[in-house]
Order: sequence, then C-alpha cells, then structure tokens
Amino acid sequence: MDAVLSELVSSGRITDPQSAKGRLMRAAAHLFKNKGYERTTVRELGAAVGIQSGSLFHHFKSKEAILLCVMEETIIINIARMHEALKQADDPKAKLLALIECELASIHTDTGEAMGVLVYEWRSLGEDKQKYILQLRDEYESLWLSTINQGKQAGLIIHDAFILRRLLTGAIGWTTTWYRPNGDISLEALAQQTLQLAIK
Amino acid sequence: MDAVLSELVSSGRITDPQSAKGRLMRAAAHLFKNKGYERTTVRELGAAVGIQSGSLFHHFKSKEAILLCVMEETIIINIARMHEALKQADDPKAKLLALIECELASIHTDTGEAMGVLVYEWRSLGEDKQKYILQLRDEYESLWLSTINQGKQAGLIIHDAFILRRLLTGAIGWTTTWYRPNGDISLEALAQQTLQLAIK
DNA sequence: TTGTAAACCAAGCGCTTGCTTGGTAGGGTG
DNA sequence: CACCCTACCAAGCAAGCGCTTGGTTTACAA
Repeated sequence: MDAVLSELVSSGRITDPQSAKGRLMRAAAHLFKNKGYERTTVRELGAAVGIQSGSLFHHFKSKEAILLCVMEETIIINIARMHEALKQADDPKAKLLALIECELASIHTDTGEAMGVLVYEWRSLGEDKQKYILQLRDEYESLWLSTINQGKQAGLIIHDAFILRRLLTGAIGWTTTWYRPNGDISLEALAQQTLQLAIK
Repeated sequence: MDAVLSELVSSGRITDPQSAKGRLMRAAAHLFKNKGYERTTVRELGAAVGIQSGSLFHHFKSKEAILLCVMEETIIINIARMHEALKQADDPKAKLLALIECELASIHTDTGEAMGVLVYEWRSLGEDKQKYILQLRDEYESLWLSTINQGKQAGLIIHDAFILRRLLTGAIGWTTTWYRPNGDISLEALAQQTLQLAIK
C-alpha cells in the first residue's frame, strides 16, 4: 500500500481495502467492470463475497449506493496521487508525463476496475449523484488543464488545451480495452508514446 | 441520402431507413445510446414508435436481435463509406485525414447514435454474436492499419502502427461524450487537430 | 453472566422484465 | 366474393429483480 493510500485510509476519507466493506467494494468493482452494473445482480455480488444477497443491505442502503461509493473513493484516491506526482516533477514536460503515467496507472493497477466503472457506468446513477461525481471530476480535470497550459507557455504544445485534454482522455481511457500490463510494452513506454502524441 | 447508403439499401444489404423496421432501428439506437441497452425496456421502445411492446416481436425475434441488427448495419455502412473516402484521396496524409473525417462523421452524423451503441453496448450481446461483430470490426480496422503503415513508409508517422491506431480510436471515440456539431469548432477542424496528434 | 450491537441468514414480497398467445383490422389477389 | 398475409393489439405468464423482514449467531464489554 503506497503512502498516499494509507494516508487517505487512516484519515477516514476512504474505506480500508482490508475491511469487509473494502472487500465488498473490490468485488463490486470487478463485477461492474466485467459485466456492467445493470447486468450484475445483488445475488451475484453476495455470492462473490460469500454472503446472502440480503446481507449486502446491512453495509449499503442500496445497490446504487455501492456503485456511488466505488466511484467516489476511486476519484479521491487518484486526485491525491496526481497531486503527489505533480509535486515530484519540476518542468512542464515532466509534469505532463507524470499525469499521463498517473492516469494510465489508475486504469491498469489497483484502481483499474473501479476506473472502468467510473467511466462507463455513470449513467446508472441518479441525477443528483451524477452531479456529485461530476463535481469531483472537475477537480481532477483542473489539474490536467493547468498542466497543459504550462506546457503551452513553454512551447511544447500547439493544440487548444481543452481539445487536447479531451483527445488524450479518450486515448488513455481506451487503453482499458486493449492494453495488458503483462504484454510486450511497459506502462512507462506506453506513457512515453502517449506523450509523443501531445507534444511537438 | 448519400450514394453509398442508397447503394447498400437497394442491394438489400441494409434496411431502408424509411421503412417501419428502419424507423424502429433508429428509435432503438436513440434509446440504447441515451439510456443504455439494459435500461431500455421493450415497452419504451414500442411507445417510441407507437406500437405495443409485444408487436416488436413481429419484426425482431428478440430484444437482443434489435441490438445486433443496429450494430451490424452500422459497421457495414461505415466500412463502405471508408472505402469510398479512401478511393478519393491520393497521398498518405490525405488518406489518413480521410479516415479520421470518416470516423468522426460516423460518430457525429446519421449513424452517430448507432456507433455509440456499437462501442459501448457490445457486452450485452451473447458470446457468438460478439464474435460476429468483432469479425466485422476486424475488416474495418484493417483499412486503418494499412493506411497508417503507408504513412509510416512516407515518414509521416513515428509511432507503432497498432499503438497509434488504438490511441486514435480512443481519442476519436471519446468525442461522442463532448463534441457537439453546432459548437464552436467544425468537424473538419477537429479532424485536422486529430491529424496533428498522429503526424510529426 | 448478562446486555448490546454488529453481521449475517432464510424466506419471500411486490414489481418489472422480455416475451408469448390468441385474436383482429385491412389491403391485395384469385 | 373468399382467401391470405402482414401488421398490429390486449392480456398476461414465468422468471428474475432489488430490497425487506424477523430472527439467529458472534464478539466483546460491563
């Protein structure tokens, strides 16, 4: 467990992955990612953690609440990790690479399945919950935009910042469908190739 | 209706958009795109075209068959359009731009909603149907790969062909979530910006 | 030992789902 | 006219869904 994560756990901002609730959320992320939220039943979810379906509602008040919790904690973790990565990079190019590596890591390491859920299952949330998640996402995106704008001032980037960010969001997010960490290209190399898209 | 489309209709390879079945498929694409396949009920679908839910099963043997048909015809149309666009471009750069414009158009013009369904709802198909759609997609992708490889030989491109294609797939596909044709950037300009990602 | 609260089970309720059934209105054809 | 065939409706079935309920087990503190 990295320092950022344990800090968040001990401060109570996110659930301990070791706890019963944490295990349940990981199982939920796994099922929601691979089958989709709607196609995952509470009975499957219960079976995945070895309890009856009804017992889930002792931990969460609804199936939707599980989805929301998975999404919420995932963003919180990754915002914190991005802050940390930015702090350790000095020049604009290194900062941009750091964000790319962070986002790729968020998709392909511990929070990977939850990130997939976050991106592809937001429509299953009620309207007010969607707004809340969107608000957290805005915080995340503002880190990207300010970094890209620093790159523009340094002459690294010729694209419009908003458009570049959106193109990169798609390019990076889509890796969830094809990239496998054990394949013949490392995450770092993939990050480099992605950086080469962005800078001239 | 463009020449490519009417050719496909009159040869019987795809359904006439004017027919009852065609209207039903458009309504289905609309609902599946905006609500998701699982969250769309046959009752809603019937109401959208002004018939009872049970009457749908006179035209299609199952809800899944509607989804499959929407996906299948969408790929067929867009493969045909890409062939046509490639024929009318001469040098590698123009060919690449033509493909980018084609893919952006497929997402943001008549087949747009169906393309969204194709990309995000394939998990709702049974296993054998998934394989069939994947096979059609392979045909589509081979057009891209050969064009990118021509670009590499011409010195336009430094990326690995497979990786570049996948990054571009994501970048272009993601535009469905943010680009609006009536906004302040045209599809052609967006295609140009996307081309700038790919070439050095 | 007793009290309390958290964690869980077994059963099933009420509702929605995709789909089936039996029947009918209407236009074209002999 | 009779005979179809296509397109549709009205009704409802069987299955599966999220979730509730009442009660039991377990852990730990007083």
